[in-house]
Amino acid sequence: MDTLSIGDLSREFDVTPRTIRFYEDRGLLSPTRRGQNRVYSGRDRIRLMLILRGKRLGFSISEIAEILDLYDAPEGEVGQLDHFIAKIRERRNALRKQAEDIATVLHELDHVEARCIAQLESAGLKLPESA
Amino acid sequence: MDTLSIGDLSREFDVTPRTIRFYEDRGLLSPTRRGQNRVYSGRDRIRLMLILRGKRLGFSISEIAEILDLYDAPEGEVGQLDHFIAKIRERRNALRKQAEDIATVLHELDHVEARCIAQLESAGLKLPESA
DNA sequence: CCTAACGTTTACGTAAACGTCAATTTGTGC
DNA sequence: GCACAAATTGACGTTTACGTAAACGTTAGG
Repeated sequence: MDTLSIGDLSREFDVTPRTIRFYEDRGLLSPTRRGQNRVYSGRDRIRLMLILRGKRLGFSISEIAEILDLYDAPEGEVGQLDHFIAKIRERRNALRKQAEDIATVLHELDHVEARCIAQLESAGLKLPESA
Repeated sequence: MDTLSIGDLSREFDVTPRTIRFYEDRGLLSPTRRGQNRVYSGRDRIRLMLILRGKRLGFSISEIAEILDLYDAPEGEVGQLDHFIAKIRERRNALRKQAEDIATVLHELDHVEARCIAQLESAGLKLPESA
């Protein structure tokens, strides 16, 4: 079957079951049950992937909840859709800002590293006996 | 003078003085004193900018501390420098991963938005009387 | 001289995001 | 059919990153 247990997800994504239940508690996941046990579908698995990606990007649980809403809210009235598109654009702007920040830091790290390497080389030339 | 008060920084970056003092408590800033009052230099200001950028990227205070260390640790033995360069590369890899994640989400948002717009248009065609 | 604005320390409070038991139940292999 | 692994629900604990309030010092203006 393509249904997963909480342990399956736990192992696959290296998070504890507690964490997965916590996400459910906060409304990010809603697995079905077989008796008392949680049963996760492929869609749940995808959502968990998205949640963890959101975490890597530094988003809070509630922000991630909003982002997840952006993925699977296709139906709705025209007004709702307008509002929805506006939220997509907000989120996109925030992400672009983040991408800028990252690009900046990456360039800065290049400079820092270059200075270090230069220093290593000069040290290598000035202290050949330490080799 | 080009020295700044805590209130100056607070207003410029829209953070509370409490937050700035907290960063000092965690070792991220070390302003001088004029009597009892904190006096911030241009360098402190830059560091605060870097701290806030780190926050936007979702880094913890201690991670940000490490990143700040990367900026101004030029001197050191060869072994230290090697280790230092290794940390720079770690950080760079993490940032690249983040950039990938962002690119992925941006593309996904494009698709979601396109679907929404398509739905809006079909709604516009199917319900011309609601205009 | 009074008070306002700004700054200080100390300290307790809090929301988020889980960790960590404990007690219990539920399937699964032999 | 029994042990053992895996899952469940509480419930309390913990860390991070500040908020908030109290109590006080220090200039600047009217």
